[in-house]
Amino acid sequence: MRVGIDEQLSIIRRGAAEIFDEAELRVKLASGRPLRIKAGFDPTSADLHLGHTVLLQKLRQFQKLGHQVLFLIGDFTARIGDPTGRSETRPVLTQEDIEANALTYREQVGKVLDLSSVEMRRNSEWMDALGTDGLLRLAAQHTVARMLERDDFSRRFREHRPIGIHEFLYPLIQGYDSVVLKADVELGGTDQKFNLLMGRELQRNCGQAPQVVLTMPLLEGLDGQQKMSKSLGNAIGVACPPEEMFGSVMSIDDALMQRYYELLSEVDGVALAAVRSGDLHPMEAKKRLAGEIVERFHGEVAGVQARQAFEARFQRHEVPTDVPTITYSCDLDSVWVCRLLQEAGLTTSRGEARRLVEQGAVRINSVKLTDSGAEIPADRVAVVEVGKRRIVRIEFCRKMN
RNA sequence: GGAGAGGUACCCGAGUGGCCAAAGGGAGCAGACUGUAAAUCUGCCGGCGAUAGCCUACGGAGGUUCGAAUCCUCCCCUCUCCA
Repeated sequence: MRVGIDEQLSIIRRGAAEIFDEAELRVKLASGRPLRIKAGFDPTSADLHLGHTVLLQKLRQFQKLGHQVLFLIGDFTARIGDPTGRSETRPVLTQEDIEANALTYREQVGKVLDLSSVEMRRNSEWMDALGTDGLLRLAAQHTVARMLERDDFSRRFREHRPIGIHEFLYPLIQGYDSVVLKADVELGGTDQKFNLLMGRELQRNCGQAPQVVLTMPLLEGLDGQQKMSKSLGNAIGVACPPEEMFGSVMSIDDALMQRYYELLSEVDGVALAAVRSGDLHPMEAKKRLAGEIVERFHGEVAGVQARQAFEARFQRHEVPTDVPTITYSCDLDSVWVCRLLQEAGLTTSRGEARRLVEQGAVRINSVKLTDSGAEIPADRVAVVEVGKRRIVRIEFCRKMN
């Protein structure tokens, strides 16, 4: 399918934060050849989350326009740890961690991109071969002063926080990746601007046409404040089970929902406007968003089911039918609630269990418990709820002596 | 290499001999209210079958003391200035 340049540009522009520079991009598009679109991911955590998918979706759009997507796994750079936005040096990952993470990426990326036409590369391919000598030459292409222009470095420097020398290498290597891959366009989050622009500079130094840089806004995490990140604990993983994923989306506030619509949803402009104006009730809008996201990663059926389960559990307050069941063996006729809660994994300690019971957070067979000293008869099945989210069905069984 | 500042619980940050399981804030969890929203209010927020008591904890290892996060010694780590 041939798509006109203007139309391509409008698709590419959608949702993008900045493009450096659009005129260059137009020229590249006009060449008619498939462009090489690079995006790198460091395998620093085992799972991708929705924040990553903002970029993946943009890649998919390029893919659909007939361009060549280069999915770069930064297995070498992961050893350094991207200093971007960090106020501290990242811990260095072990080779095994990196390997394991790289593996799961492939699988998860497949849910958004058509892997059959994606060129998957790892930067260790060329970095391992570069050698000390090559690394020095690379390092010589930039100065400390220029590095310190970077906001996160200069802030750390100003605040007397440590900066590892190896962290200076990160942007250089990322830029060098672009040289090796002969990238026409590189995508990244807005926080990646410095690293992305570095690619342009190094490419120029090597006599290549500089890549066009396209930045996408960072998706805020569940707290609505900081960017989504697993280490901040505010992320929704793409591997997250359907119901949990649905529930997580439902728990965000309305302002954040608008943002998620912009960056994650594929609904058209009309639907988007209805969400913005409030013509569509925020509650319904959020359910649709949650459904769309679950569907993308778990399929249509899961999306519908997750919605139904949510409505049953939280709106009609029904006890779900498919609660996890555990078997609890016990050699007495009854068991102390706090002990039961802790051993069933519903609380981390008996002390916590005690507090929760005293705060009225615990229900057994839908009856609220108030006495933290209560004994639970161990003769039949009990459905135990802690708060709104933790629920388990316990089947008692007699321990054989 | 020299001089100085600092390292406190998930994070920030008070605390300079007992009243310290350690103020305050944030995060988190729970309750009320709701749209499982958000905001707000309230409670909890190291572990051990309660209160009492015990154990673990203030960078690490020793020491002084009836008693140490607090004093001393050595070590490790970070930052600043000088070279």
